[in-house]
Amino acid sequence: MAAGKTENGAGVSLDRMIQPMLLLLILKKPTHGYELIQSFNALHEGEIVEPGTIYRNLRRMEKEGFVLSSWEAAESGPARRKYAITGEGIKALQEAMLKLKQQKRQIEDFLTEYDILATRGSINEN
Amino acid sequence: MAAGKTENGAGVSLDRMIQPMLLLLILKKPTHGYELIQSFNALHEGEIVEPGTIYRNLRRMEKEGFVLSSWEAAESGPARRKYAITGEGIKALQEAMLKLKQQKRQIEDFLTEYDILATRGSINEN
DNA sequence: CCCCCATATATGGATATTGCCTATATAGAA
DNA sequence: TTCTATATAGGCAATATCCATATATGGGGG
Repeated sequence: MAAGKTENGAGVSLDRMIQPMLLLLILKKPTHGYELIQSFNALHEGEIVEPGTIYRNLRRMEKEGFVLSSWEAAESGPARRKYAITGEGIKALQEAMLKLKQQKRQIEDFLTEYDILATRGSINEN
Repeated sequence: MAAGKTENGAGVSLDRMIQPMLLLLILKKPTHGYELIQSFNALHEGEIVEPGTIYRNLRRMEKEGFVLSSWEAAESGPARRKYAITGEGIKALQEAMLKLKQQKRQIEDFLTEYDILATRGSINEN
């Protein structure tokens, strides 16, 4: 797949969903990368996302103007970079939602095609 | 940019669905690459898939044991490599379907989350 | 005081995948 | 002969993720 691992051979995991998912979380509550990682992994049990992937996507989205960051002191531990979504980011999120709806439809159509064949028994002769 | 296009920033087009889609088409009717390209593009109007991508995935799937090919003379024009699915290929297809179902659910959950926010009006203040 | 751990951010290298371009080859039509 | 349709395939550039690693702050235990 686009990179690394992808040995799966089928499907997308959450791959390209990461950016819109991050945007939605930030829209709900502006916060920093470390907390986003935790929210992410709490929300999708079993599916762990690499911290590097989160931080890289946050930096990238700031370059693209979808989010803005500002340093913030923590009560304890190192400073955090707090992210907030921009108007551009909201637009990007809306467009992403439309694409995801299309993808959902594509997957549904494909699943339907498969189920028709499976019902006819073309598949279960092992 | 070149590969993966992905300038979209959100979404996967048909990306990782290519292999299972090819397997399903071959399962329905063993055939050669050129016809698969046409079936593919006829089925998904507007979404054109690169011939190179199809041929590459077919060669790769043969290496992995999901399909078997044999040369066949055409009535006119160059010889064709006809593909048939194997038992391994059917298993791989079944696993891919399970993953796609999971992905569909993930997308649905995400869309629902978004819609809740949109309904509350957190998004349409432009 | 020093070491370890949790918190917090970030980058480099390896690997994988795809789009675009190009190369090869056969055979019928103009 | 040249053009087009059929048919397969590889090189290159771009991109994305994973894995490992680097850096840094501050609290607790010894």
